[in-house]
Amino acid sequence: MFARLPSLSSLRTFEAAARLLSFKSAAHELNVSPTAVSHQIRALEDRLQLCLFERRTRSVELTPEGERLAAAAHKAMHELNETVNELTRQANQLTVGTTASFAALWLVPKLHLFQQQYPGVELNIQAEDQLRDVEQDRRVDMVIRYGCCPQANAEASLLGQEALGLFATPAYWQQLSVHSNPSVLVTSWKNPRLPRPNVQAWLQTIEQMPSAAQIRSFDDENQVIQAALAGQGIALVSRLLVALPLHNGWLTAEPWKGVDNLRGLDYYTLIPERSASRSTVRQFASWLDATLKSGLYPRHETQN
Amino acid sequence: MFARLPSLSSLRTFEAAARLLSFKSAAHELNVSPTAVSHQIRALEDRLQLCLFERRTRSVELTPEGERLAAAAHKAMHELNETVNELTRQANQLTVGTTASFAALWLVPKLHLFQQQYPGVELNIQAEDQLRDVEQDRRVDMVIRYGCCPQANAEASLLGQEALGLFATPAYWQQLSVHSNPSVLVTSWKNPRLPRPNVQAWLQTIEQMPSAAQIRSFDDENQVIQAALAGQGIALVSRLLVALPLHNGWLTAEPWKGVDNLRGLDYYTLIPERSASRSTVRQFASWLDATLKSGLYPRHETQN
DNA sequence: TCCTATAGGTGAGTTTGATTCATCTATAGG
DNA sequence: CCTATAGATGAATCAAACTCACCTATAGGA
Repeated sequence: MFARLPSLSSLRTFEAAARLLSFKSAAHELNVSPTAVSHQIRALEDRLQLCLFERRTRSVELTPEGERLAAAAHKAMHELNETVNELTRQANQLTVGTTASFAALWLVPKLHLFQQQYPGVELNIQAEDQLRDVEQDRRVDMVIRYGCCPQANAEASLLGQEALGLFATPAYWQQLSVHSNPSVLVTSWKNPRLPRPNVQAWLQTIEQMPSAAQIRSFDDENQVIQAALAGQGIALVSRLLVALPLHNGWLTAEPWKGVDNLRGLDYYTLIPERSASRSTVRQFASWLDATLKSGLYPRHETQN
Repeated sequence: MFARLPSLSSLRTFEAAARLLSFKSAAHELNVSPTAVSHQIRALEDRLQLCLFERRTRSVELTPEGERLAAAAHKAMHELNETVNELTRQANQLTVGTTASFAALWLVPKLHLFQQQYPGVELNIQAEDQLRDVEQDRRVDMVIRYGCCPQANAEASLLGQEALGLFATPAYWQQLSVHSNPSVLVTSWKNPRLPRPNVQAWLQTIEQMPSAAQIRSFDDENQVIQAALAGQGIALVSRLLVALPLHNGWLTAEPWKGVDNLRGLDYYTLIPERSASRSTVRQFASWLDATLKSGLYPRHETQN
């Protein structure tokens, strides 16, 4: 189709020489010797059967034909350059949508680990609790969701099932034996279509839990954890989301033996087709998968 | 300036592969092996840190990034191709302006020799007797003029000085001895600013010329020659322009000894700056110079 | 006027990177 | 299940591009 086109590398050389009106400067810009530029332009002229430069002593100037070709070559290179720059810039940007709690309590605190591993990537977190149609909404490259992972959807990839545990301040656990009417702090389900775990039934399987325990609901996990930190009760939340308070000793898990975690819903990613091939998206998704292993029931255990 | 741009040959390969959506077909189009295409595109992807194709079995499809780059690459190549085609097409066309007589009597009959030597050139002759400002009038690439060659003009190049001779039909020369009141057929000067040779004086130097000879003027050389061919008299015209009638024996030079040619004005070319670098222009000019040698006083003799 | 420094041109020799070859993988279709 | 096809891979090969040494022309200073 473009068989008549001369070698594009000679056009690149010509573009530089025409722009700088000097073979020497062009050679410098292209990191080659002036001889190379001379050879290339001579070859281009031979190929086109056209004289592109008037050689004067110690200087060159463009012929009318050279002028036209230079304009075309410059335009072509400029536009290609723009596109390539834009693509590589966008390639290094990654916008992930997720819930406010997951973002605040797990993702943002862990981000430095990802940044360490992939320093080139500019990562943006869009923390909004309203669901986004990731297929349509081009503001996000991928989303991390909590709910029921769709089975027959190539875009959805299960990260693991939430493991809910009981967490309170060390002081609160000690108080329990004294006045035994504790509060269990839970997150209210905003989406009515999602199945809610039977918290009441699970609590009754724990023999150490005082029967007078009351359940109090909060809008999101963050509030639950804040309440627990304030000594208002026992937070029933994902292990994931209390990693920092646990690490700092502000909260501890229940001091009882034989208590299994309450299985919650799935964490999963949705990666739209338009992003699936992007290496930063892949990198982030696999980093997320690997990093989430501790703290969730891993993927294969949930495939019942 | 365009240091970030990947190798343009890889972009050319990518453009073909993206357009044909097949490495094999692209390889065929580019006259290389499919392996070469694979390597090139792999290298391009590595360079851009970007995945451009989704490899499926027995087929490839573009990623969204690939799509954008393909569009940009295609546009760039297309525009370059257009410009190059236009330039080479124009490079092979040559329009020469000259007088009707010179065109009809010398140039056009000789053109096949030029076409033989440079078969690629499309030559147009603009035969108009009104002068053209070759610098302004872009319809002609160069002109051949008759008159006084400007000395201090880089664009003007003297071809030689006209050599006027006396030509008539063989029958007419024979008649001369019988009834000795011949006509001398000359061309009238249209441009009053040009010096006119003193025909009268020159005729008187020819002792064999009957003193009763009358001078008759015609609009142009063509008419003079036609009149001579019709046996109406002795044409005083440039040797150049009677080459064909001489060759065919329709006209012969004066049968007298010791008659020098009458020197006329200059034939010269004007080549505007915009054309000076074009190889077809140079080729034609040098062919013209070489071919005109016979029939004109050559260049060096006129440099008095 | 001569000399020097500069920009570019030339052609042989070398090097780098693109191409090919042989081999492999995956899978669509018979 | 087998075959044929499109592409991937890595080592070997080959050719295009680059460099080197030397040349030309000339502008500008001594």
